[in-house]
Amino acid sequence: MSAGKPTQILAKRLERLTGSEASCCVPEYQSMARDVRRSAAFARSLRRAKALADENRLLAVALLRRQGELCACEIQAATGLTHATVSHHMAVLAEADVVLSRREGKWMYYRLAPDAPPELA
Amino acid sequence: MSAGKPTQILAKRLERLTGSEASCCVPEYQSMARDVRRSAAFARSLRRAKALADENRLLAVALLRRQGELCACEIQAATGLTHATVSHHMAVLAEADVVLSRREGKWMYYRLAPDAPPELA
DNA sequence: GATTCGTGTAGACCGACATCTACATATTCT
DNA sequence: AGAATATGTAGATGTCGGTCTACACGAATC
Repeated sequence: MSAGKPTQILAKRLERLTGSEASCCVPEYQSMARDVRRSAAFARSLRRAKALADENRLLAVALLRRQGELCACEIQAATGLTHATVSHHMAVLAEADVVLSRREGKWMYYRLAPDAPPELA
Repeated sequence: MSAGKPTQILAKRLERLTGSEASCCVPEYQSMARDVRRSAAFARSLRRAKALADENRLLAVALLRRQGELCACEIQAATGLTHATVSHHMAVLAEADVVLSRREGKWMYYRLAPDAPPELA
């Protein structure tokens, strides 16, 4: 087949890919990447994704979505982890604004933040 | 203040927390957790969250959302990584159904999947 | 066909993080 | 006050994964 349209795209690429090394060029992409990395929205999204990227934390979020509110000991029973690990995980989720915490005497209650990620979990 | 409503909640909790050890009880939570862990939706969400939980991968997604489509060498230029690392990252994103890939001669083009996570990136 | 270029794959290295065992703190009950 | 319970904190350890170098493969060019 004739290389009709593709060549136009390739030619455009090759204009910018002047050198032999791929990383030598396209400074516009580097500046765009820098801007994205610096933005607050990017940092927030990254923190959220990291918070949800653990099986036990995602499980806690899923249970909270079903039950509405759970205390730390219930999450511990559900996950089968030690209380120390649960405390650590919930702190990560709270830091990422995924869950909110409420203290009531000895008990610590957790619930989903109002703007928690809609995507299942 | 009198402990009016809180005590009701606490009593309910204590009914289930029969033993001294926290992990000895509440089998209902354990079975619920087991069901969640086994569900396909949970596995899918976990894979997606893990795919987005890396700074460079999230950056690639953000750039794709702005530019529409990028070739591997452009992503390499933007991130400053080696081509091997870029290839690895894009494979992870594709495996999680976050991006789609298209081959055109030597070039590999990536774009966001139609049902990519709406949350920024 | 030989060479160059863009990309994928394999294996190794190393830093980040999930997890645990103590210990510490706060709260409730006797 | 003292004991028991629920949770947080600190430090140590083991594993996962991000990154690199080196090699392999397909495509385009001479």
